[in-house]
Amino acid sequence: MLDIKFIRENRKTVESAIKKRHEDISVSALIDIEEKRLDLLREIEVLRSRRNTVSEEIGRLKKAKQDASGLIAEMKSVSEKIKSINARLKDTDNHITSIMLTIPNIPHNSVPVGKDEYDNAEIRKWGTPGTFDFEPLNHWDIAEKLDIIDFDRASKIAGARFALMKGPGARLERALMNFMLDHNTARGYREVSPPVLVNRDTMTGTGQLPKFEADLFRTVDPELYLIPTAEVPVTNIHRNEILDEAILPLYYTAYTPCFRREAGSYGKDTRGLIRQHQFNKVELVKFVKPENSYDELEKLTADAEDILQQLGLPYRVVVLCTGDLGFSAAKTYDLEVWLPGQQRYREISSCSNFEDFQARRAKIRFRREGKKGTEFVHTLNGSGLAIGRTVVAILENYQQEDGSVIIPEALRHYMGTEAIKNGI
RNA sequence: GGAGAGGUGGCCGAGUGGUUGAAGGCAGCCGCCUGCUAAGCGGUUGUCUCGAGAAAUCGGGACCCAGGGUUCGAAUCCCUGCCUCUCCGCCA
Repeated sequence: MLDIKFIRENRKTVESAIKKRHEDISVSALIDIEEKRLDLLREIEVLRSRRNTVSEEIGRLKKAKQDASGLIAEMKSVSEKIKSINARLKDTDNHITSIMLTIPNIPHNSVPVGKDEYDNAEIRKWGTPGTFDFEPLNHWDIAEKLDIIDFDRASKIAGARFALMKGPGARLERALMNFMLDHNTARGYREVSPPVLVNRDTMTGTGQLPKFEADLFRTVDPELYLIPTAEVPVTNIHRNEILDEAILPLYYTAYTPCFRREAGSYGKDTRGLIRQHQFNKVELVKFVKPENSYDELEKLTADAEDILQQLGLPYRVVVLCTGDLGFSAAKTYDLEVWLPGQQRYREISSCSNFEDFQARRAKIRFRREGKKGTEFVHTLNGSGLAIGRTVVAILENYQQEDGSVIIPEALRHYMGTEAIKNGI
């Protein structure tokens, strides 16, 4: 959420930001409603002030056994007036909030202006896509031959876009999860294991609601949401808190399963592990002081990149353009890993600075030493990494002509083996 | 799932419907005092918001889990929800 004061004072900036994102929201209409709200607020506060003084006076009179019926009658009408203005004020408030919650974050200056993913800009590349003496297979073909992923049975159990990991496939996910968590904790992130079902306030805090309800799985009784990423519960750890300056920056890492409806992506990546309703992910989350957040974004991205480097997986870093940028983000780097089976780079991590957008929604503040008042922290997060897609990348990049898959050096200790051969 | 208890400031804890933003204590901060430390004494310490001001600050409003209601007036009474705790049942 943006600051309504900021919107009033920087109407042009906000309007152009909305335009760059190809959204259509009337800022002037919002400002008009805000003016109306302030009028009502001033009006009601005068009346409340009057009520407070007179009610006190009534108390004094009653204590002295004197007549207060005149004042009581007057206050009766004042109270009614307050009640009716309050109702209008509440409506106006709700109206403003409902608009505010749908206004996206303002892209950072360094974010390229563009329409869609084709306008994203490549920042750097690491590694070279390997060459094969044979036709490299898709990961689902590799997995089928090795009998380590069973999509047919998964769809019997749950439906399309689910996977059943078997034997070394299941082990590979577990190895990656441990490898990533160890990697991240060694870099100063505190490991947490949060709830994966969360309430509405939590989903609103990070920006999934109210706009993206259709992307989420929801339970009926009680009404809870399945998290689409650990960003949601982990960022909300500090919702409605005022943090001491001294504990910042705070780094967290969490492994969780993630759940996405994938509404609107029918026909996309229907085969394989790339796009699932349920997938595993290790996430990185930071709470930092505003002046450091862009340095922290570079560091967070580097932390995620290091995982790919240790796994020896070629990748590139792209900065998302304004049209592809997520609703809550001010700037995002995507890490895209090379997939020989598709002969292209595919997203495996997304690292974003939300500035104070989520912090304002979730009321996550901090107090500076020796200074009065509070400020919003800046929040960041990134995948470190999406485990399912890492499995895909390993299978495809490390596949051998005989159908086996070599396990990257860094993972062998966790995997307990150097290669996945048929069934073992 | 059944029965009961409770949710007050950074923490503990009081609070007959009428100077209660909230006693008291602890912790914190600022002074004073003490050779140092401890103790002691005095003062001070929440958040959000509207208005005035260049600012320090000043004035108003709101906030005692959340949302409604009763009342001239609610932390205090009523309703709903959420959460915590105890006992029974069930259960990984």
